[in-house]
Amino acid sequence: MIWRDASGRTLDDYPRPSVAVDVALLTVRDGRLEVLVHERVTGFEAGRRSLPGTFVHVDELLADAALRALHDKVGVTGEQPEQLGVFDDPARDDRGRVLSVAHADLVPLERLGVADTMVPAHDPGDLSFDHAAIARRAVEWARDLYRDRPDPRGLAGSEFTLFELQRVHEAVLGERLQKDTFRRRMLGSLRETGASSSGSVGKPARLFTHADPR
Amino acid sequence: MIWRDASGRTLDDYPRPSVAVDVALLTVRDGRLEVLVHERVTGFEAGRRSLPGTFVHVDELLADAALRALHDKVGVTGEQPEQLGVFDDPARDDRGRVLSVAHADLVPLERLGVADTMVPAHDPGDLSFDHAAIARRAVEWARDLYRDRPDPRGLAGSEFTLFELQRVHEAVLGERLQKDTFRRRMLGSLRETGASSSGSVGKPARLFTHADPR
DNA sequence: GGAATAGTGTCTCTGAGACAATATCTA
DNA sequence: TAGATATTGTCTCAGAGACACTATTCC
Repeated sequence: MIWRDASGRTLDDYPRPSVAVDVALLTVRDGRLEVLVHERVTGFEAGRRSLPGTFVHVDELLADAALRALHDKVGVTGEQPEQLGVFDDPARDDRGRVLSVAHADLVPLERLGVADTMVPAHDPGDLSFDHAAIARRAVEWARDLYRDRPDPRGLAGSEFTLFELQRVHEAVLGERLQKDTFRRRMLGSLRETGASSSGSVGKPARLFTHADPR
Repeated sequence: MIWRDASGRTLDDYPRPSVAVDVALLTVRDGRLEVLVHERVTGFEAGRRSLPGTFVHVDELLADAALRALHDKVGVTGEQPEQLGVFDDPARDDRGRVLSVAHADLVPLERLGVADTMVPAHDPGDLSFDHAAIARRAVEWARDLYRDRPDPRGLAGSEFTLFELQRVHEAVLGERLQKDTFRRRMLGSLRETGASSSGSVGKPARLFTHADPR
């Protein structure tokens, strides 16, 4: 049973914008946040780099569309895409009126393939559409996510030393941290495994996991 | 010149969701945040209360659609609608697949008419669609907006005593504040006008304005 | 003077930040 | 033992929070 308004029209009878999702998939590499881009080989905007994106299907959840874009465009399995907001500049897409629901995701480097192209997320260079702005917004999102939590996206693995965790935070936040302050701030939400790191010079560091499930 | 893809189709040839905006217009009344609702008299969902909303036109900015919804549905001039996020539950609208870009706005009570219906924003009662969830999200938005700023939306007017400002904050945040702490936290971003309040018993209070333009 | 409200002094507690001392490993 | 890294003690500073005292008005 299809709904019709007072003039007998359905929703489909009205002109309306297209809806896309674009995903800034972040990871930590070389001590900083980088974002996954791909180069369009054929068709619209061929030769330029862009974030993976796709049009949203009818009846599809936005988060599912974001995961589908990651899978189909760059062959990566996402983790948990989160909405950043809708980018609605009327001139953002030359093909027509396209709203983009920007998403961000953050995964360990191991989830990506060797062939994937990563660029610095805060300064991604020339990208199609408004994708550079989306990447920068994703950086803010990641920083808010990590500021008061040990490792919500598991970038440090299941067991880690405090120094390894500090390196992760420094990469995400983009600034150096003081080791003693960092340590005291994190300790409350970590649990000691009892094991220690080994193999390097110096005093072995204790290994930790998350106190709660995550 | 209309863009066509490899199979000769335009964007309009693909099925896609409709896009709506819904606006939680907040104000402070009776010492708390309230949200503007209206009752649908005819057509879909007649008899139930909902937030003002409308379908987004092609080429229309989302913020403009939000202002248009406020103007056309409830006759109120909005201030500065801000995006809360996209609500995308496939079952949220029985008419078909409709994404709602939720917006929040916050204006002084004087902007509203006497006939407008306001309900407590954190507990708005039965509303159509997912509008109760949008209203609650708007409350969080307003609280974040006011937590570290004196009066970003001018709820206290252009000149105010510290106690009047405190009442505004208590209404927005939903909790009582300590006057001396509040005072010291705010003073840095306020400027004394030199004038004092008068007319009531007790020591007259100094009047303040915002130090920067806003 | 007394009631009422405005404004301030001060103490405590907490956490960030910084510095440096101590502990424990490898080579 | 020397070098390297991990871990902790402690001092300072700033701000939140709480309490109570002082100040200034109206009646």
